[in-house]
Amino acid sequence: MPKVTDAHRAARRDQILAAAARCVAREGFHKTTMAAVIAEAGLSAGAVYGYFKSKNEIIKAIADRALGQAAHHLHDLVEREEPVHPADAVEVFLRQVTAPVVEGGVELPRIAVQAWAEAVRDPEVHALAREKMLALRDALESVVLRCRRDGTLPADLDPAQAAQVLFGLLPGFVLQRLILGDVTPESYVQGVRALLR
Amino acid sequence: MPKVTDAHRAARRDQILAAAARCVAREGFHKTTMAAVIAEAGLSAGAVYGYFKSKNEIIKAIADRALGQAAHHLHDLVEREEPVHPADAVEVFLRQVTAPVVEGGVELPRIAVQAWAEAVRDPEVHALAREKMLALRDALESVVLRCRRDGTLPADLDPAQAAQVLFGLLPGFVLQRLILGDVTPESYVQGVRALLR
Amino acid sequence: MPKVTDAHRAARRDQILAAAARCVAREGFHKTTMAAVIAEAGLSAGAVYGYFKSKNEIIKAIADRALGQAAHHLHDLVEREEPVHPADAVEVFLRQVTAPVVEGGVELPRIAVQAWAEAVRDPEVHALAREKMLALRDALESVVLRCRRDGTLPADLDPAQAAQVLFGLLPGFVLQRLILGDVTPESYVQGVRALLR
Amino acid sequence: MPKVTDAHRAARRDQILAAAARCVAREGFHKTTMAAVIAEAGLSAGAVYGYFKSKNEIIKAIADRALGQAAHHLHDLVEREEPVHPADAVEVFLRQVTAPVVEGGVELPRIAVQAWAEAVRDPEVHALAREKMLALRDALESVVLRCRRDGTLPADLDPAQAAQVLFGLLPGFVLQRLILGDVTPESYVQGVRALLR
DNA sequence: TATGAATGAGCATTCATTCAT
DNA sequence: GATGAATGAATGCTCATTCAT
Repeated sequence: MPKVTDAHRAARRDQILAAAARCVAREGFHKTTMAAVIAEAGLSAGAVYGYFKSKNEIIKAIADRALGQAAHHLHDLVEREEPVHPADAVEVFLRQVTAPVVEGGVELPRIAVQAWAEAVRDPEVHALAREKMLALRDALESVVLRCRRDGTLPADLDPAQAAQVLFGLLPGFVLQRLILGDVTPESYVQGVRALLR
Repeated sequence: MPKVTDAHRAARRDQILAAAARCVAREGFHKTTMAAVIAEAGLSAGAVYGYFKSKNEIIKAIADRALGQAAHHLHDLVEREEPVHPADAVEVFLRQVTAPVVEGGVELPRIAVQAWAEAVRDPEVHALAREKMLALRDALESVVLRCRRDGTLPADLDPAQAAQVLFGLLPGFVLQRLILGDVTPESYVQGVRALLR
Repeated sequence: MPKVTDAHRAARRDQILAAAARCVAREGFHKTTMAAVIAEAGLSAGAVYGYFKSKNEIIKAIADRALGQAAHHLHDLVEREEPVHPADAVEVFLRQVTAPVVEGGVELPRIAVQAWAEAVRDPEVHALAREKMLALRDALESVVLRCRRDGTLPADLDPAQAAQVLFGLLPGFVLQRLILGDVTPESYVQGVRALLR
Repeated sequence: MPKVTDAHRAARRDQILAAAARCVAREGFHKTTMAAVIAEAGLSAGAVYGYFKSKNEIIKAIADRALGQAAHHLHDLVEREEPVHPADAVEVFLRQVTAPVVEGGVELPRIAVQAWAEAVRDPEVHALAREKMLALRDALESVVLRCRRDGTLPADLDPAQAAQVLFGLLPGFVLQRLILGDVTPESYVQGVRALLR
């Protein structure tokens, strides 16, 4: 019965990653101990090491999820037939990212910030972050291209530069939300709409 | 060699912080060991602990510097008589932050990213980050207010929201620069100018 | 080797305490290093810290044992029906305390002296020593009371004062034995009998 | 002017020992740091090391003083012409030892307890303690001998054994005073007189 | 297969002592 | 002589990982 076993394995992995994500949101990657993850998951050390071969592997899996979630939801927009204004794309992202509770009980942005820090120093997380960020920025570039084609944006706008800037708005929102606590998707999108040409 | 001057003490503190900053840029706060800092500074353990009473105190000092530098240089702009366009303010920041080598041989943005991650979980670093980020955002709000007064920006623009967005552009630049490596102050500012109303 | 029995856990704790006691008898509380205890116990650092959460906890446990043993054996005397002369009570204590080898291969008095020194400066050990010393002195007071009732001791003798003095004889024996080395339970008890009314 | 210099040297040594004694009374020998002694003495590290060549030498000097003081004052009694009852000798000791403040602001018994603990493990302090304790016990034996000669004590009393017991009363008083806090010279001496033949 | 006790290298920090000034 | 900054070995403790049961 390999299918049942595989499903079981996947469920266990999720259980462990969700537990680890809660720890990481609380303590960051490096202050999170395997003992804490093990306790949070309600499993034994041996069990956890049966599903992940090291703490590092868990960290990478968590970073992957936290960084990938955002890009994932922007794809829907890109797939649509009708054009979407860049500010709407930004809004989709912001709403996604502030959804009350996601992914095992933690807001992902908190983990994303840890992942950024790790990406700066660990080549493997760097590669992973790079891939996810490029995917997200490419999605934004598609949006820009379409708007340019239908005249919503001027023809002389460099789509790559515009995508840099649009993408660049997102980490700043996350950071202000987590550290200053006074930004909402509404206030931020209003500001964006007011400033964008 | 007793009775050292205050200048000497300050120089030694700088020497230690610069060494620690290099380590942190390489390894992050938590993977940086005191042994590494000590070796990098070319001092002994006891000497370092004569200037800072714990690793934590060193981390706070570094985070403080890395987060504070940017706000510091934006003040010049705010002090000026003539109005400055928001995009110019952003440009000043970007150039500052990409200055080839600063502060003991490390680019500060690399440390700022570590500081963000730490601010999310350590209340003291949080307070520190909050203070510095508010100062920077306030400076941007001043710029917006002046532009609104002289008509460069429309009167119905909410200055607080605009400042959120302008400030929000900055972390995204830093992150794209460190992780994707394909943004320059020039490309980013061009994008900003093209999109801003 | 998981799921160890409680008996096994208790045995391990004893093994560690016995090893630590040997170290303390040799070096005192503060010159005893955890490395020495660990080596003496034949375990690893992690194993020892699995049973005791700090060196301090080990010290307290050892002090507790060393100070408590004596009082424990005097209780037998107090429980007896027939009256016991104070000198006999003192003799029981002295024999107990000079029993060739006890408690993991160390004579407890050697540790008791360390515990006295610690009790003078550490509030927790102080509380512990206080409790054990009071129990022992109370036992001696019971002995005095019974002797007074049956006429072995005069009716005008203050039992509290007598207990202070009888208790007071004990540390002096221990100290002379450890430092001068020329007292035996026999010589000391003979002296006590000769001097007591 | 060597005489002035010598007096100055002696005064400085006293200043250092008094400071160290205060530290030791507070923290014990091993928790007392040279930094604490140096600060308490109001001198510099170099200065202190000009008068004592190591912490160990200071410890021994302090132990020596604390253990010697008692024997010193019992000598007066022994020198007298007229016989002294043993209980009086004990009383002299107790009063001495509870004199409100002695020797640089510390009660010596507190230090004596530390010295006992050290004597059990350090051969040099052991030798020192042995010498002082023997001197004190010998003084008590002289008292016993004289009392035996003039009939105050019975002729068949073994003076050595009696001295062991009389000496043995003293540490017990010190310990009860420091740890239980409910003995006074008066109560203790009354008990001794009531019990002694 | 699952358990969790055991491992031991690694870490931050202390402190007696020295010696250049 | 006096100073106190500097030294660096040593300490108590942690934690990712293993493996006997």
